[in-house]
Amino acid sequence: MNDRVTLRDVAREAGVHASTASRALNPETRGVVSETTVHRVLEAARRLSYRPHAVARGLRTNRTMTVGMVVPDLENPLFPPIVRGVEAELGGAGYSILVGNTDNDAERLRTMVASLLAHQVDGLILATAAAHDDLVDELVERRVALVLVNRFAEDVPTSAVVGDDRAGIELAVAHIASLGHRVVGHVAGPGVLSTGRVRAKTFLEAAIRHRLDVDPGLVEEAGWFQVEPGRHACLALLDRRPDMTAVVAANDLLALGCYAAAAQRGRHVPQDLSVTGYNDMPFVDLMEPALTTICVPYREMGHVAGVSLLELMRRNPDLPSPPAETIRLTPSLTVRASTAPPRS
Amino acid sequence: MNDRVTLRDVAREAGVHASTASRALNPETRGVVSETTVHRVLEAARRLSYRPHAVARGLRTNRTMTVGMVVPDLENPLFPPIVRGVEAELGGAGYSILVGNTDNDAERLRTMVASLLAHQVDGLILATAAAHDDLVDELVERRVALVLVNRFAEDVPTSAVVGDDRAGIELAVAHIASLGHRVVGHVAGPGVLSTGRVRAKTFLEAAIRHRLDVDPGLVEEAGWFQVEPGRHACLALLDRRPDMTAVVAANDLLALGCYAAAAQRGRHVPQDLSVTGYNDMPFVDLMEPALTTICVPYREMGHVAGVSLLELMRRNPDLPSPPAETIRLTPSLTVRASTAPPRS
DNA sequence: CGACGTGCCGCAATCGATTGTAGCGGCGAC
DNA sequence: GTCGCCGCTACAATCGATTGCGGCACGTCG
Repeated sequence: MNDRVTLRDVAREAGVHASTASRALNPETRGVVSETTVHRVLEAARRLSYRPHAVARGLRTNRTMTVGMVVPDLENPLFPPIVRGVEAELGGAGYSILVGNTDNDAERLRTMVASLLAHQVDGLILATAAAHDDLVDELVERRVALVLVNRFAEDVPTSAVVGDDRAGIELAVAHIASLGHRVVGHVAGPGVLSTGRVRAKTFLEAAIRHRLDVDPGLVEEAGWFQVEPGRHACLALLDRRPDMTAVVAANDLLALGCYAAAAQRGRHVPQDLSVTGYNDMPFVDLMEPALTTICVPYREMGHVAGVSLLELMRRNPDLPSPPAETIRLTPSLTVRASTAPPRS
Repeated sequence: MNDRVTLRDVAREAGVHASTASRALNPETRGVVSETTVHRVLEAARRLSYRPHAVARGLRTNRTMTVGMVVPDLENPLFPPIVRGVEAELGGAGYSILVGNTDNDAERLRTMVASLLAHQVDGLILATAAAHDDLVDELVERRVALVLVNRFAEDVPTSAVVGDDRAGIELAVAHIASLGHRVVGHVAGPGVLSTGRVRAKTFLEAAIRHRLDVDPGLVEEAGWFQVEPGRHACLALLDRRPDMTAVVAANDLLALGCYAAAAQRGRHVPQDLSVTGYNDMPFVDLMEPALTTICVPYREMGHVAGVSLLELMRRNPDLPSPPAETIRLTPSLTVRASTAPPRS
């Protein structure tokens, strides 16, 4: 069992002291060791197939080359691309990623973050932050290198990478308006989530700007970002305003709920009702009809978050306050088959 | 910055030696410390809000309470449920999960595993193993606690948790046969993947057993588990055997390719062509028509893999050879709208 | 010829927690 | 009365790598 090759073994094999071997192995400090010695050490390490012991290194250097990432639900297709982007960026820089799944449970989030910090992660990426979150406060207080992704905290200055929801909804409304629609509904997401609120608010603003029919009855909030609530909400809209010719949904699943509602009321998408989604989830291009939706660059979001975190970790932690910028990634519109000019 | 509270601080606060504090804090060894001392130490730890230093502990105990998990592609909807299952199971036991994404790149896989081992993970779960894999050999050789998931290695004895592909295909063929189909095609997955091969082989066996028309022309291999290759393969089948009334696809994406192919040849699913998929990916129930498919319990796969790994890690590594069992989870058939009796 | 600098390397401390062993006081048994 | 044991705690080694500091040898310059 004790076949582990340590630095001392390498040093002995190379006929030098362990400290010298350490310096020879580390590109940073390699300069202070003579070239021939470096060569001898490298050779010895290769012969013994030496593998550095990251834990021991971490204890001494206080840097573990690991970062923690917490998401609410990995099975929500939103998050895998983000994780992947983060992983690609940080993995390239030599970091490994510890991931956790909270199931939207604040308690699990706390224990998870505690565990990650106990493991001495060098940084943290949270995709779980609520708008006001004591945990985030605390982490900032403790000067943990922290980046929020997809959501952001409103009170505390933190680096965050999010999609520009305002721009996205604006794109959707502009598209619908340009097709000639005037009576346009909005199936809103739950008001407890920042995404739900921001998109609803922006919808109203954009509706005004595009001179659509502005009527509180044309907005219906779905209780959750799922198909079934979306169907219900859309039914309510259709029944209140039978003259409605288009719906901007706050999310793809809600949009698919609108498909169901339209079918239920005997209306065809897009001839009788245009529908737009949000997120461009996988496979919505294979739906019947293929969904016109807002494409958010989630993968890039992960990349950018990774870059930000690298930046933060590089910075000396007890130097001037960090800039804490919120980066908004601009989404794009993907027009497919679920939108068309109104029939009349 | 050096506000970290160490065990010695707690010990000093409680008026005992660090070793005593350590024993008092650890439930395992708490028995050897007097009750009053335990209380004093716990109290002191609470007052100072002491957080154990997992890295230091790991160095001493050789157990980091972390496990590595490597998947080929997190964006493939197959894998998130598995990761989640693993995370739930091992997280409950106090472990954290280091995840890596290989993009199906063998080289990345190697460096990733090397990195994980350098971080002294206590165990490893691989969802990336090819049928014959030197890496797996090497890991077994080095007595790493290892569980394969979703795929398995054929030559080396390793614990593995997989779906029972034979049972799944059998279910699909039985369903199709019971509807009365006799001329049934198979869009096979790539032969380089064990899943592709096994499913194709089983399809033939099941076809014989159910007295279907057995004709090599009724099997067409798709180059990759994607929609487009599926479409091509299905077109080939339709053109070779216009009398074909049903297709068993080796995968949901291939099945969606079959939808496209059928549409292209002016045939309606399911009236003119029944189609079954495999995996029950998210949202295939929302397709038009909703896909009849084989549901594989991926989340449970993760759970079981986690349990197996816990078992392996508990075991003393240099004791008798491990059992190395392959656990097959039985899939189920979900009948939706893409299958129907043949028209004639 | 001696002082000093420079290039390389070894020594030992250190990171924070765990653990084998030794020590210490008190009690019971012979 | 003494020995041994028991319950509890302290000491110190240890895990493996990193790093400040000091020292040695050699070369250069005054």
